[in-house]
Amino acid sequence: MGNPKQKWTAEEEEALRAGVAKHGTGKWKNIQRDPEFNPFLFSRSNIDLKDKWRNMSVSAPREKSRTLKPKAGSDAPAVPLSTPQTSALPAAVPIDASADPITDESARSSAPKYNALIFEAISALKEPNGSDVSAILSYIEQRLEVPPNFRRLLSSRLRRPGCNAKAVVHYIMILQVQNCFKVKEDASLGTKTPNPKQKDTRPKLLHSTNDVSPADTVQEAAAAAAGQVADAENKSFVAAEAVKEAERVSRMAEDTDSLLQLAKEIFERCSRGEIVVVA
DNA sequence: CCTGGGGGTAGGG
DNA sequence: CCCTACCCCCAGG
Repeated sequence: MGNPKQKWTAEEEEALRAGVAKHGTGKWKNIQRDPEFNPFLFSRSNIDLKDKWRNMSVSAPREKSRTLKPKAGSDAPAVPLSTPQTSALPAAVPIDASADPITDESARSSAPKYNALIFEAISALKEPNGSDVSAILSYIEQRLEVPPNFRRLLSSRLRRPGCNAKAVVHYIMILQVQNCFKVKEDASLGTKTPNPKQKDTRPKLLHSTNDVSPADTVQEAAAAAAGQVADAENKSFVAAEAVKEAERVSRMAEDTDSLLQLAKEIFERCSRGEIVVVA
């Protein structure tokens, strides 16, 4: 009523990103207080930051190609990396790379009721091409009664961080394969460079806040692989992102070793090719 | 107090 | 019609 809606500016978003990169997710107050970001976020509350981050974490899932390996039989995700058809590298994929935050860290405990359903639906459907929101919705609707606004809830829930790890991973594996960032030569880092903060030529193990992470080996391997890449090319960005992704995945993994394998796979691919598709 | 999560509403395709 | 962006409220730590 008294708030005509204050759209977030690029500066604000960038500040938020930077803040999260520095302090980690969940330190909204710290970020907001930080004199470095305060000038940009002075008009935003920590709650606003949190909400905005939640929104930014929503990278619309895309489905198109049918090149996917369903691998029905085991829970082990089958490393759905981009298929060899990449021989001719995509012309000039827009960088859009601002999509990185999938943030979790909170995806370890308390699994909301819906997540189980979602996971169940996706598992049951197991469509080669992936299941979109509607499919999942249908599946669930046919099995039990859902509130009228369930679609939205589902829609949000699916792409929201913090969703049950397995569900997220599965979701990512199955239908969000070719989503996030793809890296092209120098085409990237040219426009807006949405990464003002994490531009380390040598990807180290970024802010290891306080997670124990069951993947020391992976991180090492990751660092190594990433290091090679960065050394060989100027793809430090990719490497850094990859490391990040690995940590993320590792953190999500609770008891699934295949996830760690996936992480390794990604890094190996990363060191060889250039096109790395992660969710 | 701060954070995370649910939900409502307005605007755009 | 559906989806996205912002905002508000509530419960837990």
